[in-house]
Amino acid sequence: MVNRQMTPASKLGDQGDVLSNAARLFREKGFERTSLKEIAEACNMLPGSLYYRYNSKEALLVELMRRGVDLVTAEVESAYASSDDPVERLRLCIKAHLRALLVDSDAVYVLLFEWRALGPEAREEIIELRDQYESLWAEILETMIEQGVIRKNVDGRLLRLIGLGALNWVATWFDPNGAHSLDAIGDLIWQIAMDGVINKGGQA
Amino acid sequence: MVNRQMTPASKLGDQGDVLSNAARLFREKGFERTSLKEIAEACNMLPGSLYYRYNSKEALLVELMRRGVDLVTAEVESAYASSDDPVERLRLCIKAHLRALLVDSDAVYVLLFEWRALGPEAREEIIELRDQYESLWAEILETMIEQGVIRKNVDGRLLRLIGLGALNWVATWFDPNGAHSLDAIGDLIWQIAMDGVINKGGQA
DNA sequence: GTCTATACTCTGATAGAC
DNA sequence: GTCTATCAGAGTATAGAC
Repeated sequence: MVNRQMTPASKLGDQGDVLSNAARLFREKGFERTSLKEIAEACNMLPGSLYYRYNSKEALLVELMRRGVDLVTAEVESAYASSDDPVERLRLCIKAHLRALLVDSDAVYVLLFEWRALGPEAREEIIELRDQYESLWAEILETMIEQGVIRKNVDGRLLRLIGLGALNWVATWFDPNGAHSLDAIGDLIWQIAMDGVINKGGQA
Repeated sequence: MVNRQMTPASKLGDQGDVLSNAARLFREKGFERTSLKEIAEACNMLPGSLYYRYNSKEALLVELMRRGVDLVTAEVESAYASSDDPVERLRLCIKAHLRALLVDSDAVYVLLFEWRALGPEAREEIIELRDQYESLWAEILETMIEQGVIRKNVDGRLLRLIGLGALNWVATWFDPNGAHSLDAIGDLIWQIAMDGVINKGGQA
């Protein structure tokens, strides 16, 4: 449902992007419930042909997840660089993360929800990459705490994990045809994180 | 790692609770990566014996998820009933949800993270049960909005989904031996939802 | 690069003895 | 209720032709 920028050769011989097709299927059905046969079919190929590109099903998944990390990192870094105001910057980064997860590519979803399909070695690599990405968020939040924008008694790490949880879980319920746009949802999450929802004083 | 209340006959012939063993394995490895052989071994049985109790692997999963809904519902309803103050009630319900998900049973985790393993029919049933549970949260939040405790311009449904997302994702990173207790995490989520994290006025 | 053909393994599931 | 024995099917992966 994502990544619909069709290359010229999309009618037949859609071997253009095995990863995109795999990502979509892994997202829709999960890694274990998707067979190489299905992936091959989506690429107009036969199962055996996939092994020319990837040594195993897991290698394909790993490559996919690397792409996911790259993508979400680029998106958030770009948002980070587009403002100097820490509060506004946070708002933009929240929306960038949501966009990467729900609009740009299925790879980010797979990265976040299918890591249990990885063996020990691959898991270690991907966790490391994910931690690198999250360190970007650590920087954003710690800066805000140091500058006194966020109350100093708030634990930055917990705040990061809780916030990313709220963001990541959006992928399980967001409806592109629903009443609220992804940007509106991002704004609300930002607003809750900043001001909370309690009604102080007058009837707001 | 959970549900360690051993029944007397726990040495051998641990057929006492197939569901508990399955829940633990499904949580640790995922539904598809857990074979009936493994489940049977954990129960000191052989694979074929499981079919006396459940007609299929999926039937076992469904029964497990029903248990998960019952458990988390009971826990949150109990918390709900233990206070009349809406704000305090919310705090207690948040902690109850976390407890059900991370301490009481592996079934709640499986319910939340393995629903894609269900076929269409079973999925419909479980989604319905999950929606019933979530309606409990809808009630909590809508009441707070009506009473003016939560700002009236906040969308109750979005707030519920965002909040439950933050809570559910805790299951992916919580460390029982870590620096923060589950209750402390619950309190922080509650505090963020209520007041936000921004530093208004003095150096708090 | 892709296809053909196939090997090997594992899994969920069944039937009937005990 | 549990075990024994077994099946049919699907899945990943490989080797070699083209």
